[in-house]
Amino acid sequence: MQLKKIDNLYIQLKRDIVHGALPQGQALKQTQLAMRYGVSRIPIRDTLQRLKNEGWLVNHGKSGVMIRPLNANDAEDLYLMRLHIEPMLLAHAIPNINFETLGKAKDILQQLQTNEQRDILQQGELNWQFHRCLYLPAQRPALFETVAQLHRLCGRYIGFQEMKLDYLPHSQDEHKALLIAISTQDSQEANRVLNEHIRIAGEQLVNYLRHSV
Amino acid sequence: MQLKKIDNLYIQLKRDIVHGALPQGQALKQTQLAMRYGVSRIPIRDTLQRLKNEGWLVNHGKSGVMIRPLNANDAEDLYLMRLHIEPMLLAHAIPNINFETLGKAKDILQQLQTNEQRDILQQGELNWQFHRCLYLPAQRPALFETVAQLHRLCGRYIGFQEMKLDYLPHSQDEHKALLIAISTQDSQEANRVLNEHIRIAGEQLVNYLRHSV
DNA sequence: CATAAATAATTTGTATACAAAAATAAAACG
DNA sequence: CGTTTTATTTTTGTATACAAATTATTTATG
Repeated sequence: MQLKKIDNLYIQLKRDIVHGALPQGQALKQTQLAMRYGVSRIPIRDTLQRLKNEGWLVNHGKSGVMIRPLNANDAEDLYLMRLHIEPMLLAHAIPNINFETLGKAKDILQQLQTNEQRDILQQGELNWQFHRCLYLPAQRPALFETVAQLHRLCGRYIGFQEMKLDYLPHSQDEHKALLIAISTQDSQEANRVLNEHIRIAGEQLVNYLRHSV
Repeated sequence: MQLKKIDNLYIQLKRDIVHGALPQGQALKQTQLAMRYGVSRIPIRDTLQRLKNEGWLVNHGKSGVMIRPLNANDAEDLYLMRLHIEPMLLAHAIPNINFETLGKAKDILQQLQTNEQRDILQQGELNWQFHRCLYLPAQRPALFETVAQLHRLCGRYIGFQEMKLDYLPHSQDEHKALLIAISTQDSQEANRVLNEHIRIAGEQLVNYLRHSV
């Protein structure tokens, strides 16, 4: 068994949040969710706590949680932090990236390329897998975990990132450029590309949120 | 009721971790903890998950958790990230800091000053309250929450920060300098002081961890 | 004797039931 | 009427009991 039951619950809940299948701005009822997903309240509570800790839910009243409202400021901050932290992590990683890692990254890139009609959440997951695979060799658990958390938070905005602006091809180009820079051990160029990659994605998202939400 | 029951459990557990009262390097047993704190396993599980999400615990085996081992690399990364992120947050905050906020900060400073014999964890908590009080006016939830998380993680090292090097007076001087810079709306100076404050604390901690653990 | 397979023990995960707390509705009072 | 108090309902928090999974131990096998 690769994926535990509770992980499925977690994924389903996230999916339903992204798809807008759950009420916004009001407290989520444990009993209601328990019925919806066919489990008891205990695993629901576990999952809610997890999603709260990951920033997808926020407190509502004294002891309830609700779906975190999206806003441009938060998005801006998330990308600003990524801009400051991820290059550090990549810099640590580059000297340790071998051909296996590069190959793995290429495989993920290909999956992103070919399966464009995939579920939006899975697309986001693949994108993270790509970055994650390049960051892991850094062997900096604390840095890595914070970056992972920032990606999880950004994942909340995944529905917007791709929706209008045909962002994916552009993003893919940057991914490729990044791999080339890394494979030639050109730290400076890799850093530049990653910076642009994050900056552009952030700008586009924030811009969209400011003007239309 | 200001503090919920589960928060007490959380505090107690953290305290016992800092004080070395719980076994390191092996899985913590839910039943054992439940007996120790006189509750059932349910709230224990909640607290363990919370502490895991906050980085104080890590996975052990397939479904257990253990106390996260301390190491210099992690500490270095934590302070490195604080160094990059906190100044941004403070910069946002400064224009919004009024006399009430300054007064509150001074009160906390005083508490830190007078009660030097306080419990080490409470000392750490006061230190965070000081920073927190200056960061809140920024009204940047995403930035703030990440900074809060980094402080929580740093809190794991609190037992070391003060133990040997008589760090507290130095830290207090920097706190005062920071308040002065803020009250004169000197953003640049505030930024400089905060930078030093974090850098020095980080360097001393990392240095200590590298040489003696 | 080392390794693998099977079994037994422990430990975690989840359902149900009940207690505590919070949110809502109703009643009292100005 | 609007506001505060009290009562009712709903919802969450926790204990207990049991199922599922993991870990430890034993037994079998080369």
